[in-house]
Amino acid sequence: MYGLVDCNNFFVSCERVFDPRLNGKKVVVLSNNDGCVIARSNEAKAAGIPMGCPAFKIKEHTDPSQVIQLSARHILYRDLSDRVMQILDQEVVNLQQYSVDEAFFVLPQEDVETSHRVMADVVKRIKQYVGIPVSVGFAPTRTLAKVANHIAKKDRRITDGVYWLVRPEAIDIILRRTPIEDVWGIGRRLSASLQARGIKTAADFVKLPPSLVRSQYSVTLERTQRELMGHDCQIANPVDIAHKTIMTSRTFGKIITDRDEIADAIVNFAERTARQLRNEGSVAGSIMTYVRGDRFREDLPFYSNSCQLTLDTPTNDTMTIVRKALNAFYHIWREGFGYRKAGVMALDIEHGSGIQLNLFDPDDYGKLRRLMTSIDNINNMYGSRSVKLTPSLQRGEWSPNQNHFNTQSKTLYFYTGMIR
DNA sequence: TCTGGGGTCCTAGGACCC
DNA sequence: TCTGGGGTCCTAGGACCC
Repeated sequence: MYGLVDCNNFFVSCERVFDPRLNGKKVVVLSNNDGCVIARSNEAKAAGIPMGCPAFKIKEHTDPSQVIQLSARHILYRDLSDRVMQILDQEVVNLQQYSVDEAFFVLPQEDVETSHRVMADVVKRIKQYVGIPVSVGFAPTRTLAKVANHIAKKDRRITDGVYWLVRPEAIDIILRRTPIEDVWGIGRRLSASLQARGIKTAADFVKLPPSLVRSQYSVTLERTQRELMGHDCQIANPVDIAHKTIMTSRTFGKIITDRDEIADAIVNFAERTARQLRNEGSVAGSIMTYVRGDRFREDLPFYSNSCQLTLDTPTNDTMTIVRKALNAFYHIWREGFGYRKAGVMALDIEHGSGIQLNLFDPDDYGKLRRLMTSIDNINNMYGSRSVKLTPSLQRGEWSPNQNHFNTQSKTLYFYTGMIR
């Protein structure tokens, strides 16, 4: 039996923790460049604002003056997420965080009634101590637990925030009410294709012969189908495994044409990527840099390219990675284009406890490792870029636009000021 | 005027080998 | 006129997720 805990409207709920005036209002949190809607309050959902809606299109759905739009503060959200997960971890078995706002776990007791009581209590405590509303769904497979969680969230008054999807008859009824596009693992393309065959609900989908699903679609979709039928297919949990790639990328606040300006951004991205590698105890075997123009500007010539370079020795050393990333960038840089986005990606990642440098110089190896560790410690304590190895700007011309931070709440201001 | 960032897995097809 | 067959490895691209 799997449990799935999911924070409701997570980013909006985080903002509300620090500013109760947002309660009951149409609130959305915007993506990095204040570009698209990435979280919505129930009120905003009810007003018809879709997920991923570009901010300037909100007016197509509702009066934008009635919508509170906020720039995202991911550091704050991560911090509150950690607190939620800490409480959960004390109560459940085998907690596996799946994303910033959700986690799977295994049922603590076999006895359903006791478990329900325990979980309902956990839901209450998370609300009380962290301030975040969460919902819990239980089912025999992860895919069904997703469905159950959906119901827990929707019918909160009936469910206490906890819903069990266990009895075969109940599963059958619920699947008949679940539109095919709401199933975890079935996105826009697949649901369109399935609907064209007359498959409207999860129940319709389950009736298809699995062999047909496999041959005409994929093994992935067949697994989704089997999970809906109650057979645990152990869809690999990304949390179990270390990251295979690590990427840092940003859309610039405006179109950039200056090479050095973009190089500054690349340095910044490479530093972050290296730091994350060290935090995970990993080393990268190669580094890729990519740049691209503005895909929405049809009046400008579009250029997009990437370059992947292999490292002599897998490493997580900032200076080596910055050098490689810049090298790759100079390979793909073309004069005369406008650039809107760039990124640095670490690939061929393997486990490695430290910085591996030139084997001929064990002394320097030790020194450099201590230097990196010290810098990471200082930055973890005083903010992510207190100490830098490279002369990149704190906020370059390329920095994303974020003009909607909630400054109404003094507490929030103070709090994020400390942890940034 | 304004359109995110970070991941995963699977598959088809090409290169290459015997 | 005739143009193998089977295997592996790698990569690009598509689909999905939050």
